[in-house]
Amino acid sequence: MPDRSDRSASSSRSRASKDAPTIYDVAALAGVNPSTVSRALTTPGRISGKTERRVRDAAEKLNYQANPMARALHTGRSRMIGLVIADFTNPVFFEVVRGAEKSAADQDYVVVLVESRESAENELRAVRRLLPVVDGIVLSTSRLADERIRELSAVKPLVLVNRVVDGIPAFYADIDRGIAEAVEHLRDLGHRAIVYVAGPADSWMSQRRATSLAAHCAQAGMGFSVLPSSAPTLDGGRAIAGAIRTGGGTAVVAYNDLMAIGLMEELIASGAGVPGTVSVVGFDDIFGSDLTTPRLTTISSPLHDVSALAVGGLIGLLDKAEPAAPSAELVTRLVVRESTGRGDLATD
Amino acid sequence: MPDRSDRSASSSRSRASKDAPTIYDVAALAGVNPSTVSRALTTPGRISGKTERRVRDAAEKLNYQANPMARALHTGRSRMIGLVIADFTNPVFFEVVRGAEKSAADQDYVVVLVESRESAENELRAVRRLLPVVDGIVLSTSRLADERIRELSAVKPLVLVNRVVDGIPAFYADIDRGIAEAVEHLRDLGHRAIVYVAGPADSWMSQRRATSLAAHCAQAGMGFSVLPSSAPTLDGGRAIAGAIRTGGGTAVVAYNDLMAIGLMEELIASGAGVPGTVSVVGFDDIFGSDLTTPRLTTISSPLHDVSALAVGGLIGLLDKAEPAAPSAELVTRLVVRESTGRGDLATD
DNA sequence: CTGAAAGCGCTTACAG
DNA sequence: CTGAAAGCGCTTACAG
Repeated sequence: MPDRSDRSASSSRSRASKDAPTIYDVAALAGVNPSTVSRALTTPGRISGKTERRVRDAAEKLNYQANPMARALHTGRSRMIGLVIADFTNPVFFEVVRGAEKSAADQDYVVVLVESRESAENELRAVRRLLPVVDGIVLSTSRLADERIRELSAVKPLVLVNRVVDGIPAFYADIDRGIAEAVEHLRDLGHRAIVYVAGPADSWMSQRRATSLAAHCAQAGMGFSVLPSSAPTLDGGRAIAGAIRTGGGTAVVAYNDLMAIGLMEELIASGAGVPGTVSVVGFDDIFGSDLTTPRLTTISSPLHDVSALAVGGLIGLLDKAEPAAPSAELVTRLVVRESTGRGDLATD
Repeated sequence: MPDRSDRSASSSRSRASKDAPTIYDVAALAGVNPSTVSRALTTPGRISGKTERRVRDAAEKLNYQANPMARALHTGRSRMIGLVIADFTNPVFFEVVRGAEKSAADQDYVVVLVESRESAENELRAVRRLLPVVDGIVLSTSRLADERIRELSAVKPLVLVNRVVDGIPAFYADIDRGIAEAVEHLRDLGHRAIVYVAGPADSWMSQRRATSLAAHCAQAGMGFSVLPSSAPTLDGGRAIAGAIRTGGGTAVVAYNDLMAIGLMEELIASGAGVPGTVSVVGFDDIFGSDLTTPRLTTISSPLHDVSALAVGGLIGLLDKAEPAAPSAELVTRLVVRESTGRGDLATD
């Protein structure tokens, strides 16, 4: 056994903190071999109760904490996972982040959070920066091409939230339920057609919503059209108001709440009542969507649970190499508030 | 030199990813010693240009990336810093996070973000979880007791944002400028007194704002009083509306924008006009404070820069052991919008 | 059940 | 300028 007694003195590298106790210090105090300390602390039960107690006492006395870097070097696992979201300022991600943090903390993982600012290029850069340091990655509403995502998932385990790529574990709530309710709601109010204000062209979730909406409109005998937008933000919503007015649409479903809110604002500013002239439905039920005037009708998503499941799935992949379970029962629901109203009166 | 050729085959631990190339692989390909690879890649210039090129080529060919854990084990530095904020959903933190990320990324650090949810207990737990893995900590608007913060800063370098503790580097914008402008603005509108709706009792920043406000009111010959609140949130703001009305205040400054917005909402709902009956001023100019009805008058803070400076200061402490520079020139400013109006008409 | 040794992938004095 | 060796703090076969 190397002589460790002068460790701190001989350490010439600048340690910002006072040298933390190591497993050797604990071993010395407990009068056992370092390997016994390691075993006592990591695989209790494989060691005699007496020894284990002695080691634990010593560790506690020294306030010992295993050095995660050293552990990681050996095990190849850092117990950190990367979470990539599109935009910090979009409240839709609050629950994604919280669900992930909760699930990770429960299993003693740390999550490293980064945002892509809705850019595939930023996203790729962020993932590359994270990759060496984390055990796995959660991509939420990724803007990356399928192929790129597959490449990344070859490097480290990776799971998807609100995105589907063949062969990659994906987690998302079933949107059909909420969309069916929204279409029914709008039809019952007398609307004859729905216009969908799309999200980013490379957004799988936006496509998915369009497809589902189209199908439900067809089934309900309603017209359906799609309007592309400039950005999935308040401004993107505002910018589309003109097109809605000239198009004469009476009911619009926006890709997300932020767009819906921006759209309402601009519609009202330009003299079109909401829901008097046009009804607006959002997506996600973000923090604050019940504070607008009028309060926003929207399709809510259990993002907290979706995200927690995704992290759980990823950790399962990591720890037990068990296949990630699908996000089974999670569904979206329509939350009716004040931004939707009669469509048969509005048209004339 | 140990035989590394069978490394991947002999590795029985489960590596989620295909074994990444190591410095030994690069050394073999370049025909040099591993230590030379290390030097070529980390301290260019100390090696002959020819050798360096050979090593770089080999590294590139193998797509080699240094294992940060191994590096960290030796250097004692993970190049990660922890950032603790109070609440993800409070837009005031967007800029804190972005400023920190930017500054960290520029210097090749990764930031690990956690929230305390406005609880000192959570905050302490979060910091403890982070401590072993990061090189230093940034505490934003910390709820921790001074003493606790000092304890933590003894373990790893730590800097503060929007909080001051003796002996710890602190970063914040000068609030006097913005407060002076707000007081002047309100006085010019004919108000005779200001009531301050305080933030959390253990918030240094809330105290600081109260003190400054009191001083400026005194100087302007205006009355001043403080109303404690239940929480620095929309709900906390709503809850205080009753007290404002019964107290007959005509001008209130809230600890933050969220409270100001909640307060406005409740005031209006209860029939008191804003700014007709009471004028409301917020703090921070958060994302969305110009979307309320009426649009919020508020004291803006250059949080992005404050936070970037804080991270820069922390990294300076880490890398160059240089003292963290103070957040010199950063000041707050009043942003006048629609939530403030005549006070001399309102009172009667 | 526990000790002694080897090894995880780097970096850094120490020689030459 | 570069090689050979030791060491960072753990964990895990391998013996006994």
